[in-house]
Amino acid sequence: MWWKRMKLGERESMESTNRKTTIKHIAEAAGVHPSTVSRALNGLQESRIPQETVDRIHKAAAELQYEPNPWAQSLRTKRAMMIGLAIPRFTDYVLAQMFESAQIRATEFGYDTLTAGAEVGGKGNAAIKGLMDRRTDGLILATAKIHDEYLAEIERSGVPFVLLNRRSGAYPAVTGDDELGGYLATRHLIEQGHHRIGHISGPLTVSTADSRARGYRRAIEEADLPIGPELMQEGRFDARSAGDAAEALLSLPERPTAIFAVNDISALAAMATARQRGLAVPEDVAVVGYNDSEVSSLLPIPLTSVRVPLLDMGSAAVDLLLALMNGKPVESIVKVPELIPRESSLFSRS
Amino acid sequence: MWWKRMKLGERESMESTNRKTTIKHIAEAAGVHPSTVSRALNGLQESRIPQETVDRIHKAAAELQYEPNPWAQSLRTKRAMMIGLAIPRFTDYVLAQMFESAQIRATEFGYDTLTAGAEVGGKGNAAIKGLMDRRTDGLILATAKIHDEYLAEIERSGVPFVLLNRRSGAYPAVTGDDELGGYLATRHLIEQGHHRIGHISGPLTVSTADSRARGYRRAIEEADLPIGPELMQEGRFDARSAGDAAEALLSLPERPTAIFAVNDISALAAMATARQRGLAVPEDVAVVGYNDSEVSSLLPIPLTSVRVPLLDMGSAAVDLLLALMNGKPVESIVKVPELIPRESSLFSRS
DNA sequence: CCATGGTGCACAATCGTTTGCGCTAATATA
DNA sequence: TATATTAGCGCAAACGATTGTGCACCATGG
Repeated sequence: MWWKRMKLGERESMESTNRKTTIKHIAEAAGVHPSTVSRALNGLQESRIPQETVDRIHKAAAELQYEPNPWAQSLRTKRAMMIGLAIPRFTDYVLAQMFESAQIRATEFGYDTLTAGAEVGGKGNAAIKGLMDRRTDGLILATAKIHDEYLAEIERSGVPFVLLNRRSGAYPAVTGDDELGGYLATRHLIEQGHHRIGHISGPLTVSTADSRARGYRRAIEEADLPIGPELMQEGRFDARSAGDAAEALLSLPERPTAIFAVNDISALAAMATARQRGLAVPEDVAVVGYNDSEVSSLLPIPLTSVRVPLLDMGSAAVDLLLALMNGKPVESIVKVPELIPRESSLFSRS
Repeated sequence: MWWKRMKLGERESMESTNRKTTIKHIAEAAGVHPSTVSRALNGLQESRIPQETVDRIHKAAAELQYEPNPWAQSLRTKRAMMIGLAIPRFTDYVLAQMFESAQIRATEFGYDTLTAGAEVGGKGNAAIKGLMDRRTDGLILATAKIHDEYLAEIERSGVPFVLLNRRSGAYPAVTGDDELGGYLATRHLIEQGHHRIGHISGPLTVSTADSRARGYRRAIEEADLPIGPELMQEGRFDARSAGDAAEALLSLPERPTAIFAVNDISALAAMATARQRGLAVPEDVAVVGYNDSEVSSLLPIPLTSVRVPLLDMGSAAVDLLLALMNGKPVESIVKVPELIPRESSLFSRS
């Protein structure tokens, strides 16, 4: 019942006999100098240590169950072997997906991932500040609301960073082609024969939302279809605001027959609103979402959605960051989205 | 265009004039010894330093933009101010929720969160090993598939840990009362007048799935209703297997009129399967899920589900761990679930 | 026999903090 | 006046690893 008895300090003292083995213990066991142990363990081919000695050292290390002390290593080498990931929320499907793949990728390269998130009340800077205080080797910033001035400040501090799912100036970034995604979604609805197509957007100050809206406009204008502020309702990526937006769209005198929503949650809300008003999907109103989240295909009426290669984006961000840290030249990466047609929009009017 | 030019090494050398300020610089600027700076900055009330000196030191620290070096601090104090969180997946709603709240809570106490996850191919041990190598101050283990022997090994290593959403032996754990949850869900269906109630379970080797199934049995037996292996189909928490399970249930000669699914995804799959077979929800078959995930309430037919206080669980795990690290006596925590009735099960047969 | 040159390793400094110990000077007590 | 006490702070040793420098030692070649 150790967890009922011991304080940190006590545990330490108890283990005073049982301490973690250090490089010095190995040196003693193998009859060499600590520095030799370090070189042998790190496989330095500079100072050629005879195989026999190397083996002896490895054996001693294994026997003593040596685990290098990362603090000492970092202090000396000035490398933490950690990258920081700033993410507003983890419960968001899109972000979680990118986070997970980034984490996996980082692990492949021996880097651990320190997360800072939950930018409660727009305190994203505090989160990033925290990561920098930890002296991570690099930063992946997926938070939408960083002031550009703050990015400049990070740049000045010399910590390599990349933006994820967000773009700003010429800073290296990994994003999806949201404009294209918006275009594809809208184009699809047009091809199904719709003439009045509404859009539930996200906050237009957020670049992803803005781009999708621009794609929507382009498709509409290209097809010479009606467009106007009443057909573009601004939401906040969440169900409640999207529900209101859908309400507004569906109660227009000239009701749209199709809705393109900025994300799947908003699309879901639109479908629910439609149902409440006695409108059938897709017969009365077709719906297209964005992100192709897990549930989209599982719904009783499966949701047409734009699939963004979120996993690719996460790992690409890590690759970009690592390149940056190695001083290689880097270019921002744009991932191409793809429309996944499903029942919610498959009712041809032509 | 720094990101096109500089390697890590070069950056360093460039900053050789511009180095991070250390405690020593402050000492020089304030005209005191480094040790005094340390004491002043850490607010040691032991050795009383006059306010005037403290102020001077703080001023110098601020001017030089001092940031303590966490590696040196950890090396010296043997505390990392980090806790490790082992989690199989981040894209899972339940886990993400717990993770996020844990992260927030940890931050409140000045701890950062190191994550290890993605136990690809059951390599959960590798993830945990990684966290231990990083020498985090404590561990929160939310991975389902740790062998108990490995837990014993962690215990032996002396690193404090708590289990999250999982129980094993007498180790401190934070869990939801899954048995009760399963009971509540089934009881609700019974009260709606159902007599033949099927269950789509998770893998019964996983404690949460097993507990929910036990709750189901208890409710059924208590009401003297039919029960049997054909009414309990085992899935794997995912849509595909749950779809198969639903298929099996709904094609029984004596078709159940209600289904309790082990999680919302499974419930969704069941609803979709029902719809494909031309069965209406809830008129022909009522469905209850588990976890009350975000989408549940947004569905065109909102899903009745068992709400588990996931956020509470995440932060409770941190609280438990911190208590443990401080040597306080701790007790495992069980959170009580609550049924949220919605349209998918609200069609009374009585 | 000495210069030359390579091995194989030890030495010691260093990274930036924290902290036990003890010194100095000022003040209080006898 | 002599001694005890205390405040204020400096000294130096850690913590555990990495790494530049250099010194023996041995072999080789002239």
